[in-house]
Amino acid sequence: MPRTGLSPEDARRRAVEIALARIREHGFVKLRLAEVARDMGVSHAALYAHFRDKAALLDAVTESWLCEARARTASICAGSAPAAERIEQWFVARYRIKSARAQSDPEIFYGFNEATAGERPVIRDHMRHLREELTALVAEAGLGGRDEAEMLEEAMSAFLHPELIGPGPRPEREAALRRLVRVVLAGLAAEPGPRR
Amino acid sequence: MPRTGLSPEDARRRAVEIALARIREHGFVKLRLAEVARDMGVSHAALYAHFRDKAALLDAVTESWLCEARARTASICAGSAPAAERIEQWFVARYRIKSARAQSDPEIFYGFNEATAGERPVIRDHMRHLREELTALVAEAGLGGRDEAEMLEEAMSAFLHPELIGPGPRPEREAALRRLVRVVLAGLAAEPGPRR
DNA sequence: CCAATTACAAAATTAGAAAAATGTAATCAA
DNA sequence: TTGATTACATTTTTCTAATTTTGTAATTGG
Repeated sequence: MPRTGLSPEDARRRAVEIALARIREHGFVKLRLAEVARDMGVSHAALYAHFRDKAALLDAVTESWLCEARARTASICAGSAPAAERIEQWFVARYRIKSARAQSDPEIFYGFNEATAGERPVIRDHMRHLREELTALVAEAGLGGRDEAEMLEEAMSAFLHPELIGPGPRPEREAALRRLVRVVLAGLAAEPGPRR
Repeated sequence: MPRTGLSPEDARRRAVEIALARIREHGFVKLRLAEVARDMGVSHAALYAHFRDKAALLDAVTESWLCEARARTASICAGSAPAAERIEQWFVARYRIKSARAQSDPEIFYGFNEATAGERPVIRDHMRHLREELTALVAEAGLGGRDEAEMLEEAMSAFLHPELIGPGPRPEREAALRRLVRVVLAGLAAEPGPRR
């Protein structure tokens, strides 16, 4: 049978592209493998050569989606500003990315957080990655370790949790977020007891 | 037609009782006015003499549900401990009530927060009430006013928002909550600038 | 070999009729 | 007068059959 002429990697990439475009237009739940396949010019069964199942394709979409976010927070971690300042920037970056997406691609953003909620490994890995970045920043700031990073993350839930974030970015929210980060950091610095 | 012999107030109370019991057993979404009416020994249409519509009955259930919570936080506000300590107690009390209910009556707890989410006046009033209590406590502690109370409330979302709270109460969560409250209060105290 | 295909089984979704529940009106009796 | 009734219109939910979609197997051709 006629090959597509695409390498396996390119075929995967193309499928993810097409899926993402379709999700943007028609929403997450209405994605049909047959449509993705048609747009690629193959039969729907051909997709199963590249993805174990539909969930695997969706995971690949998710991954591409998370990739940009990862790049942005990573560049902040690698910055040269004082650690406390980078923590603030780090949260602001996350807020901007997520709220902007909640605004521009609500279908994808909320779809995600319902359909693929928490328990998917791709998401868990991403969350673990974020936690590690924050833990490093907190340690660099001399304000603690894993526990303190977790506390900070929890304190910022109202600004970052998908249920609570709302479309944006909105300057007032961003200002409130910055203030809360500074307050929590100041509070941590003022805590009695040893610091690693 | 034969009267029930109940005063309007008693009839309302009884309807709320029965509705609450049925919701406990079969969940929020499956509540049927006809069943409530049958348990009261009247026709379903009779309920409309006491409640504008089904939503109004549900609101009355909600109100009875919120009543105990209100009493508990109020008694803490009226306490004699230092304001900062009462703020901690106040949040712990809210955590205990909500998490216990998420544990014991998940049907009601989550049903609520899906079915009647946010926009019902009963809920909004309750939230406003809580905000006022917290604002007063924050002011008493000399840590600010409305804005600072809102910041504190947002900081505690991870422990109190229905999406995030989870069943409980769990001692580790309670400890983390206490620590975060103290950290935020310390951070507020350390903030530069005037305080009302 | 291996990325495709077709054909098909199993699972999930949709559609639309049937049933049930909500809400209203006219009326009744304590 | 008012809290109730019955009867009925409207809206919502439920159920089931038809259809679509997903996933598998056997097969093919570059």
